[in-house]
Amino acid sequence: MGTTQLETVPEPKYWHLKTVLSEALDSEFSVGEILPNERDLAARFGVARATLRQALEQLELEGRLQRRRGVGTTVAPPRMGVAVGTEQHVWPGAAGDTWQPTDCTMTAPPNAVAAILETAVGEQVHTVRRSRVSQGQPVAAELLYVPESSVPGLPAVDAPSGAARARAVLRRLQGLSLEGQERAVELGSARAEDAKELDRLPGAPVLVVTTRFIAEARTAAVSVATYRADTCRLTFGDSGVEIHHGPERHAS
Amino acid sequence: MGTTQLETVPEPKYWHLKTVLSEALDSEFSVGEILPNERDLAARFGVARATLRQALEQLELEGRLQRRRGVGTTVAPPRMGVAVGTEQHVWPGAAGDTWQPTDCTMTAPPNAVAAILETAVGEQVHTVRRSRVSQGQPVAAELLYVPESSVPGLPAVDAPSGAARARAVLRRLQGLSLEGQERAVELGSARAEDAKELDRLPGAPVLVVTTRFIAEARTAAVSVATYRADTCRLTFGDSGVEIHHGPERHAS
DNA sequence: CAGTGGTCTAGACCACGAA
DNA sequence: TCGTGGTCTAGACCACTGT
Repeated sequence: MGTTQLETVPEPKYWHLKTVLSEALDSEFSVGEILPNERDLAARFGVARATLRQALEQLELEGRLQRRRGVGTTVAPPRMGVAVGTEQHVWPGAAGDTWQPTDCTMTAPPNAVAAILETAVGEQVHTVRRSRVSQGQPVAAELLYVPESSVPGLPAVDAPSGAARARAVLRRLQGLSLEGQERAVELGSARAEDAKELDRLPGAPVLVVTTRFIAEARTAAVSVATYRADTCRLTFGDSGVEIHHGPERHAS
Repeated sequence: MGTTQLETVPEPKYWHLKTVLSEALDSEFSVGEILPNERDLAARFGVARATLRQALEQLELEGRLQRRRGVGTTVAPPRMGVAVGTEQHVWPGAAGDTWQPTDCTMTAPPNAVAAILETAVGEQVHTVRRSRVSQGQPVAAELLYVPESSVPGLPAVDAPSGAARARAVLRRLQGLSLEGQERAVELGSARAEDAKELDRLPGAPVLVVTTRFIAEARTAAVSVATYRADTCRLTFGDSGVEIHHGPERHAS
């Protein structure tokens, strides 16, 4: 037989392409550097643009690249570690909190949240919007659902909505004794609303962190926070110590 | 003006399609039910197959669908909650552990892991392979890196590799007093090796959980676990209580 | 072997950002 | 206005699974 090597498992082109690009990123590019545009890259590798894009999409998903319409594709910095859980339980808005309250209205939460809160479907609750910025970049958008029963007697007249009211709700929450909290992390895609705040396109991959706050043996509040999956590594440290990883890349 | 509504922001077709399909899944399909094939669906909605696939990909990413080559597209059950962290710190392999050790060899860990372990680049460490099954389905594959210094004097002769040796390494680890552990969660794509074990294609989205085990003020071991992002919701509860959510869907 | 999803092509047009 | 990435099309062939 003259066959040198019968490809037992033909590797998809985009997969091989991703590997090649990934290695090139490590060795030949610096953080922030812009890559050639997609049409040129595709031509250079002798593939269709769609195939090249499949490789780029994966690299972006892994946080290696950042693509912006109208601008270009740049080499992304290593993912930033974002502290999500600490050993001690604290209410949102407590001292040292990195979230910025932006608004507060009364809305009917999604059914999934209503189920956790044990409120009736369609029942309105205080809904605090907060956003989180790290290293000058928006990294997360949060909706905090607080049923009326957790913050009774909140004056409804002054500051019916807005950041001021958000802070008022958070202050009321501090008064309760927090007995525990439970978290879940899952993959999701950004709703149009969140995408805008995170400076991404709708459908961008996000890590959804659902937190249940327990006080007086009840679910006192539920937070649904969506983090940019491309730029964030969620840390759940006992201490504040960072886990460093990812290949070291040179600063430009 | 005769224009009824000038589309200020033309919604992409695949995005609209995703919404329509998502609602159909809630109301007209049961878990496990198979959808029409992609060519038929695309024709029915009057779009190209590539466009339809873009919508299906998103729904699969969100855990709503499951697609298998040669079989078809089925409606996925709600994501299963998988406990990842508990309040008390335990070594891997402790009682009640849901992981199954499958193998153990000496390998040089990836540079990122070597950095955490503070071992020299290229230095070989014990590498325990474990897999985790939940509800009859593989949900995670793990590589646990244990430097020689954490388990000194492990007999090298009997059982040089395999599950037996894996258990031996884990037993040795139990002897150390665990002082703390730190976790990080980020999005990744499955390496070919892990993909096979998770019954997915290479590049499938996974949640990568990196855990650093601390004993005697040192990093005694590092675990890198990759969870199927489509089927898993990682829970970090204080108690074992489940967070239920996701729209209720009917069993077939 | 038939039918499924996965990969790939070579185009086209659109939305956005910067100059 | 121009160049970028984002969307979309209408095909083709391949790899896998079941029968």
